[in-house]
Amino acid sequence: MRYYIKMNDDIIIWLERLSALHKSQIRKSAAIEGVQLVHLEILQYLSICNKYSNTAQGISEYLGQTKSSISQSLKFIEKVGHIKREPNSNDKRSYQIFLTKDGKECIKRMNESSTPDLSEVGDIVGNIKTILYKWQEQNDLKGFGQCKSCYFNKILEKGGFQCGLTQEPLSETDIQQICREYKFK
Amino acid sequence: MRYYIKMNDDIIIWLERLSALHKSQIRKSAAIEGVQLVHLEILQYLSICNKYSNTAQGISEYLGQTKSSISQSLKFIEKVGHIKREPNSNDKRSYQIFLTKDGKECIKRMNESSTPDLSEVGDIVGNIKTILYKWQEQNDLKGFGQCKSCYFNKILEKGGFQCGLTQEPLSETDIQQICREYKFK
DNA sequence: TTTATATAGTATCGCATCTAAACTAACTTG
DNA sequence: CAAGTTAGTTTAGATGCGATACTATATAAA
Repeated sequence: MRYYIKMNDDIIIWLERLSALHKSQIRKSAAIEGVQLVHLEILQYLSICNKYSNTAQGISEYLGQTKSSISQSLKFIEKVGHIKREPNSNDKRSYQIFLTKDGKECIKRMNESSTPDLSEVGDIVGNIKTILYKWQEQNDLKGFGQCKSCYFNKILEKGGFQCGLTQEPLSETDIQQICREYKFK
Repeated sequence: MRYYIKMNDDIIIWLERLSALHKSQIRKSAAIEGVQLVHLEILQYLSICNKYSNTAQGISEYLGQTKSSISQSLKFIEKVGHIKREPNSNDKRSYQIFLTKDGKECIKRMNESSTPDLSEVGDIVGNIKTILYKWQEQNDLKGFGQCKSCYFNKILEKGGFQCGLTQEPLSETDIQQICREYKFK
């Protein structure tokens, strides 16, 4: 007995292939860099997340792995020299994690070797975002997203932006990054 | 020093989030089913691949993991009862792998719990395929794809389809599945 | 036919990830 | 100040993973 594949299922097939391919690519880069898959996934996350999201807990939520697992991975990539930690001034239990020069170079090599060149962009991004938000929403997951499309992000009259949650000012660069506290508007 | 994020990089951010989310979802389902992440990935692949692709080697290429690793995983999910193997009549070294009733139910549960409902489809599928093919192409990877859009697939005058590689007739259902030998046209 | 080479899959080993559970420390709430 | 929550670590056991070496079959070249 075969499966009857519905229209909507087509999307899933391609999404799953996309994910498998992505994972496969990262794994390849990891082998070249002499680290494990998860280590590069962490570095990649750190390269795009904002200052409210670069914690062990944030990584755990993003990657869907337990804190304990992430904790061990962080220990390793810190020893190797890809990241450095700095105590969080607001919360003594917590610390922020940053990529070192070494870690940034590592991610740069990875991106160069595995990023598709998509010249004619069109509304691909919009479509992907649609999929993503629906998926996150329906599964009651932490909704990571870019500040620039976040409910809390305010555009200031005098120029620049402000986060409605923390009241902190945000730069043009800041709002490109993704945040743990993202809320769909 | 922050990163300057280019236009094209936006796509990558969303793609990577999509992949992370997908992985995270599968991991959750795996925990519920009492198996490992990779086991569900294998079952999922088997549920969409065609009869030329349901081998250990095919799984290895799709998931980007070594044969030895896949071999061990297969041993486990066979023991658990999710798959069964049948010798390949053409090649005595090889065998085909099929989902058992049990395995199909497992995948069904997984899909139901983690598939986004995308009513307004639009050309999302087309966009995702574009990304996928470019990505695979540029990285010289085995290009998994559906027979219906494959270079080798022929539409017969008397109805139905035929694979130009194996010369075998293909049904409407067959051409929905993905194949190891897929070639972009 | 013989030889060489490639391919499909397995077995074993050591390392590294992963989760669960128990833990410390700090923050928050009543 | 007591109770509950949250951030992160540690340990232990199970298991994935790649490397290597292996068997068996298929294919190509001599």
